[in-house]
Amino acid sequence: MNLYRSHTCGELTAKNASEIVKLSGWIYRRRDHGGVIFIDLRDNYGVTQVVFHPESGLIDEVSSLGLESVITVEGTVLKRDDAQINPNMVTGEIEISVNNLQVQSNVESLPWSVIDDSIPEELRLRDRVLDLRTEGQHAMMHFRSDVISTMRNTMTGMGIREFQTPILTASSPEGARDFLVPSRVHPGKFYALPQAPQQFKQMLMVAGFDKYFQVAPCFRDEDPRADRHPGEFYQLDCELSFVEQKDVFNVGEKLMSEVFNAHCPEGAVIDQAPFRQIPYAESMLKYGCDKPDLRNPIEIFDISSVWLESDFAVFKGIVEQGGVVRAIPAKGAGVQPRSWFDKLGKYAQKELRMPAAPGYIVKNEDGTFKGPLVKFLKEEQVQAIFEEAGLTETNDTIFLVAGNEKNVLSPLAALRNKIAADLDMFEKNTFRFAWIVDFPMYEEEDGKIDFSHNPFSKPQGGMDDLLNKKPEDILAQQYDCVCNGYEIASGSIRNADIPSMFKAFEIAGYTKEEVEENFEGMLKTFRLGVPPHGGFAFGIERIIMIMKDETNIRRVIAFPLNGRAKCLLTGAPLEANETQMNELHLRHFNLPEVALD
RNA sequence: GGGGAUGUAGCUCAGUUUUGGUUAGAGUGUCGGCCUGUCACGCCGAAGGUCGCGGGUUCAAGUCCCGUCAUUCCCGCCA
Repeated sequence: MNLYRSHTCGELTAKNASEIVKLSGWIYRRRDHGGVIFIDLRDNYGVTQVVFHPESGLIDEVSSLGLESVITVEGTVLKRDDAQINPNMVTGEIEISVNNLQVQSNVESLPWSVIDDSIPEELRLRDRVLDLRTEGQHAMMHFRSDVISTMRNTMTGMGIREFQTPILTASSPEGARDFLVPSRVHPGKFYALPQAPQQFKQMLMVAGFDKYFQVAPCFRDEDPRADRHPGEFYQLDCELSFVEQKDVFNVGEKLMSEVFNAHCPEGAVIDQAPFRQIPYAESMLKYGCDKPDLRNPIEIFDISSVWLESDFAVFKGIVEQGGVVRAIPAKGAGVQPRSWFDKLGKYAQKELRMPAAPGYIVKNEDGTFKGPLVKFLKEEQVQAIFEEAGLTETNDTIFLVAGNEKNVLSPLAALRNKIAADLDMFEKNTFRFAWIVDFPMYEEEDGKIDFSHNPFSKPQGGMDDLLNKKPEDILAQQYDCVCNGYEIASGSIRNADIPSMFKAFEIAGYTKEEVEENFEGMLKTFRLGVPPHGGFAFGIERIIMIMKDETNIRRVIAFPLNGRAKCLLTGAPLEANETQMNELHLRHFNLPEVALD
């Protein structure tokens, strides 16, 4: 018998009655009846009730132990009387009558109770191990492990090998801010932590490995969001040689299907392969964003032109000056009280910072329409708008948003979701996937052309496009995978043609010399014979979040940083001491006082 | 860098607006006592407060004003 246990706390049943067993675990709960004491003993596998009777001579000792103390008990498995069986526990048919107790670790005081589910996040992060002991958080970490395991099995099952790539590497100019690591042996020089293994995985393709994947840590110095952990996160990163976009999609769809089918709750509706493909432009029109939540049935549509023939000067003027008017159909919203419309208007103005509350038109019982904008349109025009929206019933409603296209898209996207949420239109227990395809290669801001995504994506028309099209019109073989309103993956077919790579960077304002310098290693390898290749990277934490219906990414990370990128457990980031600073040839200057903490 | 929300006992929260006013309450946990069949055991009792911090107004501030800090959500940022 092992020194600490013969069984775990989750496995003993009536079958084991009268066996002599040894269990080890944490004191979860104690019920002290003076003469007899019950303890729920917990380990990774479950909870077992152990009983101390007066004859054991252990009553005083066990009642002095704090909750969460670690103990080892030895005793006899007793089948409980029928009246005492606890049907809520796997081990509820039995209990252990203890005759030997060994204290492994006594706890004198606890900052908070593991059973209490109302503890604020700040304390959960500070006392992280306690939080990880709670049932929900403990199960979450098991879940994460299982999901990653399925990912690995699925990838290797497709004949794709796992590789490791450097963590100490070179900074690359595009993208988020880098984390820099000062070099001791090269004074004044810095490594960068990889934002993704992008260049290395492409080099592995050049090296002829054909297929690659990695559970890859990625480091980006961005400000956090609820779905974005500051600093570091994991991607299921993949790259494939001699592939077209559809081959990459096949692999991604197989991966998602295996993971979601295996780990989503019973009865969940899961989109199966092949996933819908939505061109970027269509997604922006219908959903106002490039990561639509397709559980929401609402589709936005454009009704700009009708206002040119109307008397409503505001909308007419907006359209004449190149702006747009977009409509959000809201089936049955007319039954909502006036206060709902008012609240929605306030939400739009306050939270979405829209200059005015969205207008709306409601269909009346007698087939006429009401709403402040009705009088500016002919009845046939309103009728036509409702027909286009597929709205035919009394109280069906259309919301209108007008303005410069760039400014209205994100409010439209938010309103679409807000309306659907308020009206309970979201599909439940459902996972809707889509590939967003045909991303623009470039975007223009204040007259400056920049890459809108990955600079190594292949322009759809190759060199021809780069030479002959307006930059804003060039599409890339670039795609995202979205699920339930989250971007869960991004990828592209890469540009393996060196001349068009230079041309692509030139359009974004980079000289040949700059490109040579910044991507020296990759260019050097490309000149040694590069196969056509492409790939993707799925955000592992986000996928787990979605499957568990969590809204905060910290819930799926064992030791997360808080919302201000601090570790409340270790205190990181901390100051370096003088010796370290000297060795690294670093010196502070202009240090703002707040950063010292 | 900007905006919103929150901050009262170890923890969760009430009290803060309408109306500033004697000793700031409850639940839970902790500690002490009782209890031989509970399973979130029960009963009795006790301790526990810089009302985030600083300043101001006032005879008087948890409450009003200004500033600041912390946490969180959002915008910017995220090839």
